[in-house]
Amino acid sequence: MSTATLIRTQERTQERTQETPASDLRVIPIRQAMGDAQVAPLGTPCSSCHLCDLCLPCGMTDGDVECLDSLTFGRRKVKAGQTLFDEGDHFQFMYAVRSGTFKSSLMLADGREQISGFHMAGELIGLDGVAYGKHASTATALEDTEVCVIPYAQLTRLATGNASMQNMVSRLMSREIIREHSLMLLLGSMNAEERLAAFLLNLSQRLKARGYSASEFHLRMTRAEIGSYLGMKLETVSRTFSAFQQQGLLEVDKRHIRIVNLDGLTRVFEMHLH
Amino acid sequence: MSTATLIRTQERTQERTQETPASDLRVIPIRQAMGDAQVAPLGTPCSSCHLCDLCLPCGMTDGDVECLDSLTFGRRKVKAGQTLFDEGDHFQFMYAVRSGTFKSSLMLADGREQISGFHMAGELIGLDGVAYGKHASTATALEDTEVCVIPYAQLTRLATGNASMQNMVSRLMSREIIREHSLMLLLGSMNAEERLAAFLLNLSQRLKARGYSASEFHLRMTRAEIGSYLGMKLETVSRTFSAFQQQGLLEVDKRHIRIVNLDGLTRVFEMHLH
DNA sequence: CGGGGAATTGATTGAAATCAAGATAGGTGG
DNA sequence: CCACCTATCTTGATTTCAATCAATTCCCCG
Repeated sequence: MSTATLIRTQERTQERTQETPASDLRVIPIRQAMGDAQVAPLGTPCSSCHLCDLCLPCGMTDGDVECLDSLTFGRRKVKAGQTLFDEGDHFQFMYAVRSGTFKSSLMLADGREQISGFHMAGELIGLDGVAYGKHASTATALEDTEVCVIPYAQLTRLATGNASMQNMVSRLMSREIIREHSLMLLLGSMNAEERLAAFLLNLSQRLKARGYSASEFHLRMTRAEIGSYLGMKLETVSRTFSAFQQQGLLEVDKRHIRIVNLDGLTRVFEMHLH
Repeated sequence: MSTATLIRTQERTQERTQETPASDLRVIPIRQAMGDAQVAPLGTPCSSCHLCDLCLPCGMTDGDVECLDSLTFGRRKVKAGQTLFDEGDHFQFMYAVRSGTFKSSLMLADGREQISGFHMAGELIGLDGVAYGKHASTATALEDTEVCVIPYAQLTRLATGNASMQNMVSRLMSREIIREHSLMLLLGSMNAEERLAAFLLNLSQRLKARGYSASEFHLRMTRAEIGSYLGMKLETVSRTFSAFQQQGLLEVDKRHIRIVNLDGLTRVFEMHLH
């Protein structure tokens, strides 16, 4: 995203037909990627997917889930380091993570990267493309991954005339807004320890919801990526991990994390009321 | 928003029926507020509103705008310092700013406030309430204001069976996501001068789109509020204003701002490639 | 076995926060 | 109408937290 885009963004939300400058675009038709051998044409229906409760169907009635089953989702595997879509790509699909982890990121003209989220199984990505028909961020696989490919137009067609389905996407996006609120709060008003504690507690709870241990897990991202997400440098991330270990809150061995004192970690918020 | 909510937010997006803890809620039925004398029951239809091109109907066909006219929007005046809605309030309405300026803010348990946006005529607020049926932020008037009160349920009903209307709210929300992306980029990877420059350039463009001068304007918010929005302290905001003035980029007299060197201000981004 | 990315740790610097003191202006009440 | 009061803003002095620069160490992978 160029600096021009940055300062213009709020404005663009109110303009009728502003086109993104051509220089911002790297339109790589996803249909092309879809043609690859890596795409399985038919997937498991949502109703029989083990991620059902965490994913798109979350909060839907059984009838609506059946309705959702009428869509034929493709599958796509993305290898570690590869992108699922790039900033500026034509928006056509939403994606539900089936396995593995993604990061979404924005790029400043000078190369500075801001990671805006990490996404694990059952989470949906690509919703920021709805506004202008182009993806506003880049999604990169942190490990080998597989996603469900959800054609947005089909989803919209399905929702026409179905009031309960209709608001599903709206609710999903509203949740994304709220998620970003939290990150803004973190970036705008927390110190390094609070940021890392918030990050770890959030990760812990999401893993728990997926049936993994809440207290012991393996990070899929580098210190630099954590730092980018939390608005700090990789050395500071590393130092803060060490500090938590010395305080007896964590045991850290590279990317393997064990939360020793959950209450203590939670209390990091209340401790620093600066 | 409590710290618990903060770290749980991303999780909640995937849970089926988690209730916000009662302690987080301050449910003040808006219907009650609506009953006040300050609410005009019938307003101008969108099609004949001078904000038409900036507001809700932006990007809609004439037919859809007519369709929108079938809704009866109320009006509500909010005096400076009063809130339009509070975090935790039951979500029932979206609001379109008709005149004046609002801030939206989140609160940390210890009282730290993070302002997530400033909203002027034609901009829509309240979309973060769609996700959980409760407003996730507080909207406070910075001066005497007037808003259109848009019943969300009516809007949804209107959109049922109307494919082009249906995605309007989705697009609006996606835009909000993108807007927040920009702010995250700012908070996560810019220094004080870049932040203030981005803020002023953004304000300038939004004012220009509303027919006001892009180079000379009056700030509606305090230094502390600008600081909260940009993730810095009020003294730093003040010092950065002074620095820009010394650099010949701005003329600053309290809240009256004149942009002397627009290119220079834009170049603040490229100058500091640290 | 060697190369290279990733992580840790130390030393130093630097940008913004904090603490503190005035200046200015807008509003209120005597 | 004036004096006072409180908000807000500016500026200076100092501190502090995180960035930067730098040097190893540790694995992981070919």
